[in-house]
Amino acid sequence: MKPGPDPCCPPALEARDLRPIEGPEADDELASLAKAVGHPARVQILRLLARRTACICGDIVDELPLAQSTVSQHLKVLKEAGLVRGDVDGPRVCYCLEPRALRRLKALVGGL
Amino acid sequence: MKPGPDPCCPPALEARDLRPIEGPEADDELASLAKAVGHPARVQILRLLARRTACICGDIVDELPLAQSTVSQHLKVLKEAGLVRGDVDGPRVCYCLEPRALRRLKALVGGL
DNA sequence: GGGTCGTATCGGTACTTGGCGATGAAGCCC
DNA sequence: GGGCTTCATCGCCAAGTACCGATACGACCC
Repeated sequence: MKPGPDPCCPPALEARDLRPIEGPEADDELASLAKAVGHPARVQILRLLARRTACICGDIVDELPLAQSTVSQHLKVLKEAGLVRGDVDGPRVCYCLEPRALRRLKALVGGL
Repeated sequence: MKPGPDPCCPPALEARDLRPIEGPEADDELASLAKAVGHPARVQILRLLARRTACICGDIVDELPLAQSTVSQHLKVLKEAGLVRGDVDGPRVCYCLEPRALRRLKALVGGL
């Protein structure tokens, strides 16, 4: 039972900072995060989500010169990497950044 | 004419900081840098080069569980992304990090 | 010159990625 | 219910990536 109209993006849940910034696991983690960022369209999506402070739904499609199915694929990649979360809000889906993952990425890159 | 035995890694040459951290070009730049980092073996190589403060040659091959040709391929990717430089030192090649590119990557990721 | 060592490149194979249109599934509204 | 919207998923294809062994190149040493 939802109490109000509160659209999406509840406070983040897990604590995944605190993990080591070096070592084999960190290497793999950095590689998979970087891989997710390693496409211009996905960078654009991340920037878009960051600009509209909170989350927006798939009018991301309108902003990119790509078919809806392609954008959906990119969102899936970002979601699987943990960089983005998609909350179902009625018929539409509300995507937003996962700040922890972003912080983690920055920490890992900073550790290079 | 080289004056001395000075192995490699002369002072970095170009100034490629100062470029914008947002916008279409920055997006592409971030994407291509991230793509280069987006593989565990390449992360390991970067870490290796960072650890041995300066440059080392292809005993990187000894450190990785990969064939020599594969490592050479990864080095090529990193070199093309500008993250690494390879200076020929007699019969061997001396790789080292390109600190500017690394700084650039950190700045771009930080701008997310 | 002829080895030999260290790298790069080539060729091949298996897999992944990026793109699209078409189709499905889930939720709304009338 | 029927129809609409919104998004995910399913082929499908072309292109790219990862890996390897084999081969070629270049620089040294004898």
